[in-house]
Amino acid sequence: MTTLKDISRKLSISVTTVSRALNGYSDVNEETRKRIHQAAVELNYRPNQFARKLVTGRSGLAAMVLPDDFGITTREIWFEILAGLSVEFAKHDVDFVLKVSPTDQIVNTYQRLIERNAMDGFVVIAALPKDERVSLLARNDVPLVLHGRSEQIVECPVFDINNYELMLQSMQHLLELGHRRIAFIGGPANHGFMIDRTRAYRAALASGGLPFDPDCIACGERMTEELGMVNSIRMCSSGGEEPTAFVCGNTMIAKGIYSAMQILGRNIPEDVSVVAHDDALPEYRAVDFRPALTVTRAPLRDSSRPLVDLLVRRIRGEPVESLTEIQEAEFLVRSSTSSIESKA
Amino acid sequence: MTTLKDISRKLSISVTTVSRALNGYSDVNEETRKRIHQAAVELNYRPNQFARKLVTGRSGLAAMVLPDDFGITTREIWFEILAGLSVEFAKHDVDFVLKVSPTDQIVNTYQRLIERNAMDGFVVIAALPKDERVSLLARNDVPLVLHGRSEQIVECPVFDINNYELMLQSMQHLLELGHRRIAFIGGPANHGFMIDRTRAYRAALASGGLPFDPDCIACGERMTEELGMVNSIRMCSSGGEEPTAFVCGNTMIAKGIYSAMQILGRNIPEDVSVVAHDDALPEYRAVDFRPALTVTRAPLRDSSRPLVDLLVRRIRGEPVESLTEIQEAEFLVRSSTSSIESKA
DNA sequence: CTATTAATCCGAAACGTTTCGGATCGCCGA
DNA sequence: TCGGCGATCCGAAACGTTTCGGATTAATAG
Repeated sequence: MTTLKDISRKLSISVTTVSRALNGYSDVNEETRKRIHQAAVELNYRPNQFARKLVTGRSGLAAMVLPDDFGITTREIWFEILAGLSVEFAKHDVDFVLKVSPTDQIVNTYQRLIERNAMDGFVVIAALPKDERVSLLARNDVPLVLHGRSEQIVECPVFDINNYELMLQSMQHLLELGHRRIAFIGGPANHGFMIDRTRAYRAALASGGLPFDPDCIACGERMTEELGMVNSIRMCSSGGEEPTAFVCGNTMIAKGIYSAMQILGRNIPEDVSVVAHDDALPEYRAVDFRPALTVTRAPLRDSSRPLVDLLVRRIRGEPVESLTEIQEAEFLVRSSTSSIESKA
Repeated sequence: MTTLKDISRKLSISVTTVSRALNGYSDVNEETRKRIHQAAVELNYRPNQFARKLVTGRSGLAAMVLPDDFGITTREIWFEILAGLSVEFAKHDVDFVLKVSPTDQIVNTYQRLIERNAMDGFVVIAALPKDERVSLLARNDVPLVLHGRSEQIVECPVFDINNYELMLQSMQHLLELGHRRIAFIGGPANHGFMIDRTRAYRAALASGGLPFDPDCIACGERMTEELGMVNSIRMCSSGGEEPTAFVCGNTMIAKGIYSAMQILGRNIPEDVSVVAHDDALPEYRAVDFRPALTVTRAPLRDSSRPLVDLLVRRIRGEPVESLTEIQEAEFLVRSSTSSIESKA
């Protein structure tokens, strides 16, 4: 392992100057800087991040804490997120550490991590409106980036997709096609994204002059095929008026609805239209649905870069006000939606 | 953040003694040790792992490098492994860092990590018989633990399940039931576990006086439902003699075979018997198969603890000879296998 | 010719540990 | 009385950086 001292010795230049040259300070002659850089690559110099941490306070480590029951979503999706974060952090030379913790000990885990003071920052996914993790981190002045807006007044970078807008788009599309009874099968009711979508759902209904019917909305902790299947079957066989269209929180739910409709002998899109939000999971490709699924699309993979960027900039000390990014979803009309007239 | 110096000041005891007390050295009076411990908890002292790394060389960081195309297996399974490792490492106070890298750059990624000298060790999963990652790490004296035996002569801790034995058990079970044409649908041919199982497969055939037929064995890079489906269909409709039993590399493959048999109108176990190796993935519970699947069982989750134990002990300097652990699989006969007589 | 300034460079301290090599003191046996 | 020993303790150096506060030199301004 070669150190600054090695370069210093080899070139008969002080350690101070070597350090300043490598860190791009302006008070070092351009020519000596060149020599230093060259020596650094010759000796294959790699700065010791631990020594650096000791004096700068930054370790080059960022973490994410996951519950061991996987919370709202599935293993595939968590993995997708983790993989994305890992490669993005790597671009900034930060190592990504993964902590998995029993669900009821998440806060303790954060507490210990904060006390150890080893992480430069955290990424927090699926923030609740009042989120203990977030307030704990904020209270201790630990940088964090939020995926999903939180109601809390907390000064931290936020990345989110425009959940309100994407739901509005889906609903307008269906309303324009003439649908009058539209169901929404979403996710966990207490999460920010679900709150936004529900608000948009009701706003769209209102703008179409339609009543809000609690029987037409379904929530659930885990946004899986099963959730879509059981709720769509329930809605279609409760004896009440059946929905002619479904809006789904993700494509897994849509897949469940497809299965349910097949069981019930309904055709998509002739009998019922289906729209979903598409996080672009490789396992559930909306274009491969039969019929191909109409979606609002915002690939999960695309969220890694902004998340990491925001966190890194926060760690570097940029003012929080500039660190918000809201992404619009793409609206892709395919074959799973059709005008209500064609039902006849 | 409280430091040794803070405790030292508060108690008017030298930093040296505080350090030695906290680290359990014997040359400190029992009573002062008590006072020091007490002060430590009062001040909520947490040793600074970076300062420590500087002098001891150990950072409390361990890593795993994954290919971004997920290699032999699926996202769920990788996640299962990652989660297990994370919680086990945490028990030893080591942080688990996840590196995802383009497949063709895996070795470069290792190279850089080694140069930075920040990780105490690595866990390497699914070792190939000649594995460049393994030789690179070994050559640089970086501790690693292997999941899956490697042919290379390399001094490192190894954890594995007894692949030879579990295949032998499955085969003996089928042979005792009278099966004479037994197919094996496995995994990637070049991996250690597959080599062992294939050897056992052929040995079992030989011991039963049966010929080895290349048409009855199928390999594939990814051990998915699809692999099971297409290969079992091929074997059953090639015109040659059909297998009366299948041995599967995992339960996903078995699931594929179940679907295939349904399509072909074959009944399990009346027409064909199925045995699988079961890594105990929550998504593919062998007991929930209809009929319930006969398996050799060795839960993936159970491998995390031995893996990190072995690595941690290696890092602590235990001699490598003592660091090998081979786990036997459990054999669970359920309803997917039956005597060949019942076929008539 | 001198005072000022800009351009370069550097010594030393600091970050928080661990550890080497003693130092101190009381006690025991010779 | 003295050498030695065991039990406790501690000073100082070291790990590899960064950074504060100058120092040196040469060019420039007055």
